Formats: sequence, structure tokens, C-alpha cells
Amino acid sequence: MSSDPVGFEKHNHADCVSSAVASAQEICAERGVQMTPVRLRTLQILLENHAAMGAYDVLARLDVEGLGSKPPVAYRALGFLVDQGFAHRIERLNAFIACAHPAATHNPAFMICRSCGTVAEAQAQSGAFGASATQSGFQIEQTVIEAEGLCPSCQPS
Amino acid sequence: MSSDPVGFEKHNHADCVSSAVASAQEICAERGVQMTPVRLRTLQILLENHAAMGAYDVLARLDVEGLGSKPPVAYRALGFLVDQGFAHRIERLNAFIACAHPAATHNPAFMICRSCGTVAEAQAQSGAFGASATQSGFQIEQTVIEAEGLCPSCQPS
DNA sequence: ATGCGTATGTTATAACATAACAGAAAGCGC
DNA sequence: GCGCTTTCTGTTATGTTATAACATACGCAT
Repeated sequence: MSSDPVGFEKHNHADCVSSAVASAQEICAERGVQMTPVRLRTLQILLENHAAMGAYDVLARLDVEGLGSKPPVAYRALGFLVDQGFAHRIERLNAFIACAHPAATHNPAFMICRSCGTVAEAQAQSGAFGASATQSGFQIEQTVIEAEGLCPSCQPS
Repeated sequence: MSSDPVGFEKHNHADCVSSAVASAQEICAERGVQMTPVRLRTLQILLENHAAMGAYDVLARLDVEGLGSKPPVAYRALGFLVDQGFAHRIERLNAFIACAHPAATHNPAFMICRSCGTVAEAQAQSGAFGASATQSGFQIEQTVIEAEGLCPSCQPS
């Protein structure tokens, strides 16, 4: 279990989880926001895999651990993580995923494998909208950039 | 009512609607698929404005005209329009919008005004994912590219 | 101790979406 | 025409995702 295929690449997942948690803890301290037990556990649950999880899946996990059983519990914790940049919402899937680069400022783009459900996070190119936005005078505040397709492992050779 | 602010630009909306309908009709004929009354009316409803509409909003409109009152009616018509490229689904809003360029092949990107709800359709840049996709070997089949922000009319001058 | 801000617990319901089956209508080969 | 197939529509029922609203608890500063 120390090395899984993940984010499309093998890596030491235990390290990946613990360093993400540590990083999130630090950032919370800096910002003066609280990493409470439910929030921490929610982050860990998301980090356990690199696939997106629905809010109700997360909730089910929290429930067996006695951390909450009602939808708002999960949505609040997830909302906090998203606000702080520790997790992202994948619109295409109505689901959530732990952020792969919690410290970096970013503007994420996602590649979603429709076969195995793995989701990899990449950096979106700032030119995704080309000249359209600036040309039309539209002021972008947030972007959703998601691709669905087949990850390397799921492609017919 | 012949000229509205729309797609962020003023244009003759009656023309815009009728030409989109005509274009869709032609394409259906070419492809041997049927533009039935529910489908046509659904397309017209979407075309009436350049904001995205929820499936249940569309359904309510169909209902008063006696074209159907149950969710599957709306979802089926919308599904058809999306399949044929006459409409798009806006993931961010769980809503649908008529396609602005029904004939052209495309890979749309959307700019969503969070203030007035207007949605403009642009062409996504093929490099939105930069080298990430090709580098990692991910095979893109579909993309969701959506920006949320303020349209020109809704910006504090 | 009181009051405030933040977080959690809970009820209820809203909003979005589809599975599954039944019936009608259109096209086609004979 | 007749029967066959395909496609579209109608309907029931349910599943899934998300939030409003209000109640309670906790930490901490005045």
C-alpha cells in the first residue's frame, strides 16, 4: 500500500497523504482558521485516493466514525476545504478531490479518466479562453477546466 | 424586443433565434434524425435568452403549453439537443443553453456572468491543458471549459 | 458572566436526474 | 393492408445532490 498508481503516476501514497495534511495544517495556522477533527478527517478521506468522491460518499465514511451523519456536515467540511484550497470540486462529477498542490496558488485543470475514475490535477494554461475574454471585456473570477477521457493505464494498447 | 444585450453584445435576437432553428432543422434532415415538436419547442425556449436554463425551468415552460409535465420529457429533449450539438450543458450551473454556432464543429468554452446570468459561448483554445495531457498520455475525449465572472454590463464602471 | 464568533447538530426540503415500463406513431418490407 | 421494427412519448417511482433554517455547544475576550 506504500506505492500506488495514482495521479497517473506511481508514487508513495503514504508520503503524499501525510505531507498534504501537514501542509494544510500549517496553512490553517498561518491563516488563523481551524482544522477541526471533521475537517481533518474529511481531508484525509479525500486524500486516501486520487479519485473524486461524492459528498455522500464522504459522509458515509464520516458516519461510521461517528463524525456526523447529516448532509450539511459533509458539505460544510468540504466547503471549508475548497475555500481554503485544500480540495477542489469537480463539476463534471459533482464530486470532490483533494488538492494535489495545496501550497501553490493555482488555477487547476483536471483530467478525469472515465474508465477508472482517477483524476489528475494539472495547471490550467492562462490562455484557455484565448482572447475571447479580454476581447469581450469579460472579467474572469474563476475557471472550471476539466477534461474527460482515458488515462494511460486505461487505453487499449 | 428585436435587439437585446446578449452574448455580451447587442444583436437582433429574433434573427438569431430563427436562423438557429432553421440551421438545426437542416442538420436534422441531413442526419436523418427527427426534430419533433417537443424538441423544437425546447430549442426555441433555450434560444429565447442567452442565459442557461435548468431542466425544470424548461419543463415548466413545456408544461404550460401541454407538451409534457414530467422530468424525463425535458431531460430527453435536452439530451437530444445536446447530442446533436444544438445545445450545451453548463456543468457549473447544472443547466442548459442553446448553442451559439450550431453548424460549426466545436469545443466550446463559456463565460458565465454571476450577476445577470448571461452566458456567452466562445471557442476553447486547444492548448487549454497545455502540454499536461499529451505529456502524461491522457487521451482527451471531451472538455468542460467554463469561466465565471462579470460581463461587461455588470462591471462597476 | 455575558456576549460574540465560530463550529456543529438536526430537521426538513429543494433541486437535479434517471431507471424502468407502457403505449403511440412512423417507416418499411411484403 | 398487415405485421414488424424503431423511435418517440407518457408516466410512475425513485435516486442523487445540495441547502435553508434553526438549535446547541464551545472558546475566548471583555
